[in-house]
Amino acid sequence: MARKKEFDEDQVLDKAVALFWEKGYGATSANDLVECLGLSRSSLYDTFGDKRSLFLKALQQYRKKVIGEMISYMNNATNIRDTLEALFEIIIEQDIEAENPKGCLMVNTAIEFAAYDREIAAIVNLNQRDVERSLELALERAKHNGQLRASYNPNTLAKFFYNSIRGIRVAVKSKQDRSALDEIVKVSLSVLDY
Amino acid sequence: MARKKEFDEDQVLDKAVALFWEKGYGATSANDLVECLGLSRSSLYDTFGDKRSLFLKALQQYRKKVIGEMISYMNNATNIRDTLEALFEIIIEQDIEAENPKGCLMVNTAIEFAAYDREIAAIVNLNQRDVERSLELALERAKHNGQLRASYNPNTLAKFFYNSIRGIRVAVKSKQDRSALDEIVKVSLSVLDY
DNA sequence: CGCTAACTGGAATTTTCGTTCTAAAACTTT
DNA sequence: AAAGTTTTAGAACGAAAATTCCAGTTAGCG
Repeated sequence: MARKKEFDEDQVLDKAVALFWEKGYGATSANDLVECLGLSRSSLYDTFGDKRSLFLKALQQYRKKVIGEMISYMNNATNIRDTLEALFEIIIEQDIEAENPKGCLMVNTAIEFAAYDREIAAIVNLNQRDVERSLELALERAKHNGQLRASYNPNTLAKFFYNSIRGIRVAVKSKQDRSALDEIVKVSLSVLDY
Repeated sequence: MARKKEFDEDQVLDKAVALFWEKGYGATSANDLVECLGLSRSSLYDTFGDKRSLFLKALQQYRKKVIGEMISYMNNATNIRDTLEALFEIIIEQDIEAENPKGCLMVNTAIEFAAYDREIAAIVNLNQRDVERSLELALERAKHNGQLRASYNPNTLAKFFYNSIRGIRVAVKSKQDRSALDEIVKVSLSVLDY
């Protein structure tokens, strides 16, 4: 036997996620990755293959961790309105005071890649499906609880809320006032009221 | 005196807009520009300076033409609901069957640039302000016509609708079903009903 | 015509990119 | 200690990037 792997692939991927998230794929150079991940160039290529493969693994990681957390948060929702409001709040909070707002890696990737790259478009759509599904389930439960009118369609509403989130994910990128974003959230949530 | 300019700067800019719109800034190379604009490399640099300057001029052009058209469309609105519905429809129609959906140049640019580039973030925000303003005015008129409840705030609603549009601009990039987008539009418009 | 400015194609330059390679150092196990 | 494998830093490479440069052509106007 010989030397063991010294770095934790999972931790390294977290760093890759952070980098791609902030800068995007194209603007992240191999040098950036070497500097940020704390691996040598050689180990990087040995372990992850080329840049695109690393990016794909980073997308997986993002789905697993960041989106996974969001989904489990939704799965624990009891009050739908409070939960959604808090979710919007978290999303806004993440970037509202950031020097370089990150937005959502999936949204960013959709814009940078999806129109040209079927494989990546598929990942973006998978991600969307998962998030919408968790929203839908929460809305379904709310409906059973009587928090939501019986006439509403949880699936449709889920798509609507995810679309609002997408919009806000773009909005934060160009440094907007928090108050403007809060107004959008308020109107979005108002569809629950009727 | 000497030879006149042979190309129409305005027409060339239109081509540049189309290219940046479809491919984004980073993925559009100088060679792409030379091929697509129909100018020699030298004329291109002589006329527009470097790539970034050309991009800034293309953003101006986009605002003037594409967004200008959208705004004048809103300014002619009589029925607010029909107008908004048609606007969403136009936006969806533009990309729903496209091989490489373009989305909105301003949204794309917000994602690619705005977090790092203040000047570009400012342009994106100017654009947003103009569009929201035209939406607000249309909603204001609708309010006076009794098409919209007096309790509604046109400015807030304008922000909300622009956010929905932003979300859809992202959504089309990864090739979604039209039906899903139509559902989002329906819920968004339902805000007008209460 | 002949001067001048606008254009052209393409070579040349300089950076930067992603990726591969090399040789040495570090660590684990036998 | 020896063997075997991973990791390292950094040099090296080819391709592609943005930009500059140049020699030659073209068109208007005196």
